[in-house]
Amino acid sequence: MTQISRREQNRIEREHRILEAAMTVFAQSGYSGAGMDAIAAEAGITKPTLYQYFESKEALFSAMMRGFRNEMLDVFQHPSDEGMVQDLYLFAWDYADTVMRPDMLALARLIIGEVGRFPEIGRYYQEAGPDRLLQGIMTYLDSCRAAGRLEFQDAELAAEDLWGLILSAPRTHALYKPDLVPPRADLARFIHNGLRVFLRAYSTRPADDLTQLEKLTRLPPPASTGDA
Amino acid sequence: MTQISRREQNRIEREHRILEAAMTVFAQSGYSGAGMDAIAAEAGITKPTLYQYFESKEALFSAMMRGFRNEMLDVFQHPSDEGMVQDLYLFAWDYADTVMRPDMLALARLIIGEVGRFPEIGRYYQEAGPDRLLQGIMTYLDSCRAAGRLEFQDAELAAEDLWGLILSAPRTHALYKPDLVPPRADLARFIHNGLRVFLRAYSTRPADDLTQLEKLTRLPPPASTGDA
DNA sequence: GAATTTCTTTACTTATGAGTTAAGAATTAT
DNA sequence: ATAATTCTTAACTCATAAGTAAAGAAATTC
Repeated sequence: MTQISRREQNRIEREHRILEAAMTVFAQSGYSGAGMDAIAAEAGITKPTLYQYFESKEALFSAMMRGFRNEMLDVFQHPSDEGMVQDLYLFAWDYADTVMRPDMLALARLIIGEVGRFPEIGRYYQEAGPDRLLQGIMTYLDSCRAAGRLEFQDAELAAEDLWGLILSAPRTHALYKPDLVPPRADLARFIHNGLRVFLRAYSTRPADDLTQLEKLTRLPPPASTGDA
Repeated sequence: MTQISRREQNRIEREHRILEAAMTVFAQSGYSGAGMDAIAAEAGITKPTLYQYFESKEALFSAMMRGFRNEMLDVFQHPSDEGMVQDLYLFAWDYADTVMRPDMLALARLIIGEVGRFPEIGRYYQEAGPDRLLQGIMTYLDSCRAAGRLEFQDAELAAEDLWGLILSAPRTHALYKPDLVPPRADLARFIHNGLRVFLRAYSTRPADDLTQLEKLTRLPPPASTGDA
């Protein structure tokens, strides 16, 4: 009954190991800088075995990129019962914890660095990650507007504002400083401020919302959703 | 009296040509992907001549990076007589026109992509570009606060908000899509919206300022400050 | 204007990395 | 257990790219 032979099982496991190794090495050295030997060594195999799995360096690179499909998927879509401010607050932390993960930053750096040579990967990543997330935020903000809790003309701009206020600064810094992992307290500073500004600009009852936000920011930040 | 011989003159010109060529090729292919032959060819010389000017690939790369010292320098520092809203509006366009220039984006992509291997270049660039600019914005915003025109606790956060609201979105998109130069109308959309949100959140007289901003945004955008 | 110096080039050396071939180890089926 | 098959490896080929040495062109000095 073992339709899945031990061999096949090993093959699959090894493929995962290869893709992880490829991620590590490509992120460290870039596409041209990464050697197939180095990737094989990182995966604990040798080069010809690697070619058994992927016919070329480019194929491996593409497969790896496509493998990293949106972990940052539907962070949130629908309003909860806890109210908008808490939704936004938890969302902000969730998003921050994902986007600021070292491996996510390394992936972003790699894509940005190689996008000149692999334009389709830039597009793919944009659509699978940021664009989908933006859609989620837009949907949520729209529902808040429908409920009379927010006021805006253009949902896309509002969503971009939210992201720009909360994460643009720490992420930009992090992209330029790979050695420096920003402490959680720094993130809190940007998240609290960003939400404050967003609510001041967009809320239909800013005073109430800001009071509630104050309460939330006095508590310790929510636990990180965990690493990959 | 020609202390500067023709030779020296040529040398200097050629060094410029080499650095420009290096920028072009490095930006296109990354550090590892760029060949010294390709750079030499781009500069209209051959490889050994190149080594007369720079002792190694790494030296050339570093020199080039250091050569691109902040063109985005003191975009603005002091309040003008035209009033805060116009200052901010002109500043936003000035900054956008600089930051969204294809060569600036290519440079940013290159640095982000190579920062894992050249951390000091990431730091240098951050300090020479973004950090200095942020200081300029902070100084200006502080003066507005002193004049009673803006209200905030933390000048750094306010400055980051301004940048995040205006340029985070178009720049992030542009970083991932090198083939797509964002049209000026798109920039206008983000700039107008960003300033609107910023003023709503930070101005001491939001109604007045938003009216004035409306007037400005009805005019055609200011002429681009020109290419490098 | 001829000699010296400096700069530029053609032609090399060496190393590293992508991709392959043939031999050896492990696994499945009888 | 043994034969057949499949997977893995050590050793190789070929191309490209970093860096160099010696020959040739150009400019400066006497």
